[in-house]
Amino acid sequence: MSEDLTMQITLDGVAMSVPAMATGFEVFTDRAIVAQRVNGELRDLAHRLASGDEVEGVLISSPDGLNILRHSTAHVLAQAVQSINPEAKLGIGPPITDGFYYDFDVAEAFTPEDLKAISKAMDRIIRSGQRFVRRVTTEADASVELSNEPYKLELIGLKGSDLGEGSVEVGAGELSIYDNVDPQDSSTVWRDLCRGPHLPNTRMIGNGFALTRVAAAYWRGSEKNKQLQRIYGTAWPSKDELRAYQTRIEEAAKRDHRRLGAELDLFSFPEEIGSGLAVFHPKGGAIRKVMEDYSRAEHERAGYEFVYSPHITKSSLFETSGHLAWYAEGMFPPLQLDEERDESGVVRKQGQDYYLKPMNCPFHNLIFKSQARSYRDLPLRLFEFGTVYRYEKSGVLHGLTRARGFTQDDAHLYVTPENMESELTDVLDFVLGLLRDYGLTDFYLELSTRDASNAKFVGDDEIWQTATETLERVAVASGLQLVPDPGGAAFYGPKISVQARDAIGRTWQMSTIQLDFNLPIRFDLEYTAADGTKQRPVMIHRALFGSIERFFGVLTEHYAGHFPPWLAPVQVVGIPVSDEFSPYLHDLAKQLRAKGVRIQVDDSDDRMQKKIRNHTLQKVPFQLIAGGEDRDASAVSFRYRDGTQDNGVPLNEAIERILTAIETKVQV
RNA sequence: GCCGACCUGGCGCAAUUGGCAGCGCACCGCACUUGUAAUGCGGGGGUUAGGGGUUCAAGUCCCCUGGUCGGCUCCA
Repeated sequence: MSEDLTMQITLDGVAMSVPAMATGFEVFTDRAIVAQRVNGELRDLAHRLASGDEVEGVLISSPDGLNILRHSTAHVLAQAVQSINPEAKLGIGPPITDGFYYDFDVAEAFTPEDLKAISKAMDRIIRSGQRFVRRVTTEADASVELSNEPYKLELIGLKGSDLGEGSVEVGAGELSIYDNVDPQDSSTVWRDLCRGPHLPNTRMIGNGFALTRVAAAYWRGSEKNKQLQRIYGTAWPSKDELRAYQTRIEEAAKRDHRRLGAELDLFSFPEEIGSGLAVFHPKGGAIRKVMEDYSRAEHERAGYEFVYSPHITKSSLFETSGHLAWYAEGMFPPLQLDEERDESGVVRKQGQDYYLKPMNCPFHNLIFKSQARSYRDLPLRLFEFGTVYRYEKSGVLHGLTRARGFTQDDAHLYVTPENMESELTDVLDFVLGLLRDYGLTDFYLELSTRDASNAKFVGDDEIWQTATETLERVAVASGLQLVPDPGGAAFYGPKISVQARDAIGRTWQMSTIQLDFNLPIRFDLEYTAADGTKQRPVMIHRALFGSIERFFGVLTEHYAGHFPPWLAPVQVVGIPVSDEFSPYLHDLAKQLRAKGVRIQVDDSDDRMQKKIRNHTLQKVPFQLIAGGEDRDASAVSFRYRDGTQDNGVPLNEAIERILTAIETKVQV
């Protein structure tokens, strides 16, 4: 065996000898391997290996493999679009979670019919088995070749600048173009500026893809740029996996709080009131009341004092706080009171602007300032369910999770620098404990810090550093995963936010704990220290739910409407086998109601089966069925939401079981 | 805010090329009195989101406003 004909590589950690000049095609026999990782870099299978390379196969089902599949599918989409409309100009087309998109500059927006035609054209391209062939080019050559693609030219011009690591078109290294080569006559039928890698062949995309929707998106993500038409798609290694994904999406849609809100009669957004403004119906109100009552009780135990403040205020308050200077466009326009003059033109009453409050903190600051404060008063913890109004752009509204009017479970803690750390520790502990009580148990923390090079942040370096270090210590001490968010701090101070994962793994930003060095200055807050000097308190803003509405929406989706008994609007429903047994259940209901249980007896004309169906659909935790057998035994039969039953449970035991479930906040 | 799609009894949907607004559930009434996911019969309910226009004729075509949905941008 000649030295020239073989070379040594390391394949999946094992040294081996392969033919000199071998590519991934020779090294990997498994057809599920669609690319290779060579010395840490993702490469096409066609990439020629060199002696000493460390090589790993990339399975199509691996995260990298799925990205490659999706990115290749995006190329096929773009080719299909241009085959139908040669005038379409290409934007970018990266893989994203579960799929891909491609942006196009076209004269007319795509219609659902277009999507069908494009999808068919993609099928043809996929079946024709085009090869993806990488070709290295230069900026000059690429500029000529892509002279018809203005957006690609712009990307070439930006190469190496601010595109960042995420770009799939151009990277820091060499510039490359991928040709789609027809296997019949080896002609290049399409090309795209791209870093790659790609599947060897379009055929590998198979039938596990689908185009999902069309939307507009600003070129390079800036509102100032032109809007392009974006086509979204999803792609999977097989049709079965595609179907599984589609089923997952449907299941997620079923727990959409907007849908459940209507189905379970929890809340609505009447058009007559206005966009983003909800009303809670009795059942939604019952849940919300429990949430609020429990929250109040816990805050009371934790040493918070309850305050109330009005919904509107004169503009001067928000001038002091700075909101009008910075966030006026996020606020509803003012109620303008005209000035009044008497006959001689003398101002009798000055004109005045009143604003709906977008935040509660300025009001709480005024409460702090209402008297001279001593260090002995601190920490002062002011809590309010404060309803605020923010003029969210119409396009961002989303049910209860993004509304224009909502109620924050807001508190402001005024602390001395000395007790900042212990107070933060207590707050984080309190927040996490309360979230757990509501059934969210899987958290991580995000620490948002200052970008020192950005001048927007107020306060001196020393206090920022102390505060950031304190927050970090507190976060680390919690034992939770801590994700840094550099530059994500508010201009007035760093913050910790609690991210919670719900039942289907989505993460929601829940509570935030923010330090504020700015408002105490703007409001000239001070307290008298032990040595008699005036000192500036540190202010901590914190909300657990963020907003009650939003938390309500998150919980609805987390539980998919199957609220645990303590939160369920109707906790128990009594279903008599026939009318004869209604009084028996009403008697039981009376006892439970006396214990504060939300129970109804369904003595409607419907037959039992129908009632069971109705209350199951309404997701009532406990259905108590009673007929002759139960009454004779002084018992009742349980039916749970999942259809399981427990018949002949003695009455006192039944009562105990229900009360315990409510008391312990368990799910059933 | 931008782009696109959409808005028909409380809810989910139907209505040919512009040609009598309909169905299911829910609701009301009557009968039935039933053991674990829809009993039967009968009845009421819509100015087709609101306004304007084209037309002999508009749910359907055009314009404006409001609202919803999907994205983009934004989210103190």
